[in-house]
Amino acid sequence: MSSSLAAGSPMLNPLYKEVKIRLTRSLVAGEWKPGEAIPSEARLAERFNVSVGTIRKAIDELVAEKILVRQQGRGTFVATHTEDRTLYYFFHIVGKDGSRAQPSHDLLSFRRARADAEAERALALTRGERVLRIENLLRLAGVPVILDEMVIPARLCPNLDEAAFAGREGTIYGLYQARYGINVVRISERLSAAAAPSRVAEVLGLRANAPVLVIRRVAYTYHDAPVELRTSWVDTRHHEYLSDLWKNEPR
Amino acid sequence: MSSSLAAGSPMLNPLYKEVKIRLTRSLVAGEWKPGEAIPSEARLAERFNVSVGTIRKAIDELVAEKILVRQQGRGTFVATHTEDRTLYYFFHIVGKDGSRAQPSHDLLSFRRARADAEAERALALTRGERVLRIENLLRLAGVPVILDEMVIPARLCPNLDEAAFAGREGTIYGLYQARYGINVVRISERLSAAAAPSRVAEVLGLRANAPVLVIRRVAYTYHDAPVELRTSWVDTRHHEYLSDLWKNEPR
DNA sequence: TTCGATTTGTTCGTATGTATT
DNA sequence: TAATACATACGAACAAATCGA
Repeated sequence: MSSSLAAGSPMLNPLYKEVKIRLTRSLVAGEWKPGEAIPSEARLAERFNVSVGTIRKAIDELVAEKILVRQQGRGTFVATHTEDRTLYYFFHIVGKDGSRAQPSHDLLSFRRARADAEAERALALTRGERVLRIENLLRLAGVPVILDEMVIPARLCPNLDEAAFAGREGTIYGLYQARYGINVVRISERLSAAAAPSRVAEVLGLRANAPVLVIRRVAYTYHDAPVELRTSWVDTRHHEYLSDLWKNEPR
Repeated sequence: MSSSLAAGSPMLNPLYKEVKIRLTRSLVAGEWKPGEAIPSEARLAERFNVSVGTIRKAIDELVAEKILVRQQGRGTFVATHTEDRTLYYFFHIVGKDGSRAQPSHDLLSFRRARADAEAERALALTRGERVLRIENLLRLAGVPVILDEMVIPARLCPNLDEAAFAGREGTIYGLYQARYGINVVRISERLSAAAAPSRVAEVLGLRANAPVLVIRRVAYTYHDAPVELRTSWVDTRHHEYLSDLWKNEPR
């Protein structure tokens, strides 16, 4: 049997979809790590025994999903969570005046626990699976604006302790990526309004029961595998959540 | 001078971008109306004097922006606001149980007024320009969930009266599209939490000052020209706002 | 029902332009 | 400068879906 994609077997998918799947498999396997270049289109065409055009079409989709990044003259790279480009893709809170500051983080608590029902459902965990529960306060221009409560399956980040978490450089997803090879490539968020619980109100400097924006986010890696459940409580007196389908990318 | 795009002149843009611009111009001019098919790729290639591949690449982008819709064997069509596909793209409120009902509408008020400062800014209006102000109550499964306040420049929809608005078939964007040729192709939304003003609380059946989700939406047509400012007040006790970058389209 | 024309979808190949190193 | 890599553009062939004769 040759390794050719075009070989005899009846293909359910178009060739470029198969190529995309095999590229994703290599990504999952860590053959090319975040920040690294994948092989050139010509080399991939040889390897998969397809034309360059087919490779390009597969890569096109991965680029559209922000899993890969192309740079003319340099190569095609695995996207990282260290670039402003991807930062804006995952962080949606902006000032009502339009300002887009990067937040500073304060770790409030870091503990190991068992998953509750909500986390089990959202993260497809086994009953009572061990998780990390992390509370993080985000400040914008020095002012507390967001309280984050994160739940991560403990098996995904062995040996992660409070010091390592607090001492990370860059974003939390950058930490998952650099230290555990967990590459968050997509998020799904559900937003609602609620009265601030007393703890939230206290931390954010609000009166109890003040209205806050609640964001329940599930972060996914390749193949839509969930890796993190995050609840954010946002003080929207001076900031808001920006949902701009398009406009990000230059057209 | 030939009409060829490829003709000698130094090209600032790639050819397919020029083609895209010219296609968009024809769309704006109403050469092909929503629901109609545009000419086949082969015919467009002749018309613009470029290869089919170049036409395809231009159309690819317009399809990604949901301005055009391709159907193998049939043709390429101007997107309409009557299809479920586009409906989900513009309507983001879902049940907390995951249900995705289509809302029913009750027109609460319809009046002519002058733009306030906020509308002037968002819609790039001249000072005190005439606008329509429309209040609409949306029910999901019969229960009032969303109060919409819309502001539209009066010049965009001449002769639109309360009866015509209330008697429309389909969505509001469908009305703009069918009756005025105004094709909403993109929206930008900013979300925050607030205490329900008394009128909002009354209409939605909430107690005064209950937390509600506030959505400020600007709807744009071609060339990012704003056409509508909409403020939505959402009761999020049983529903929430879904922001799922990706996942809509099958991957 | 079948067949043929039309249209988009996929795949291949080639040539040339442009950015990077 | 030369080599490499992605970007653009062209053309050709066949597959798959659609539609009407």
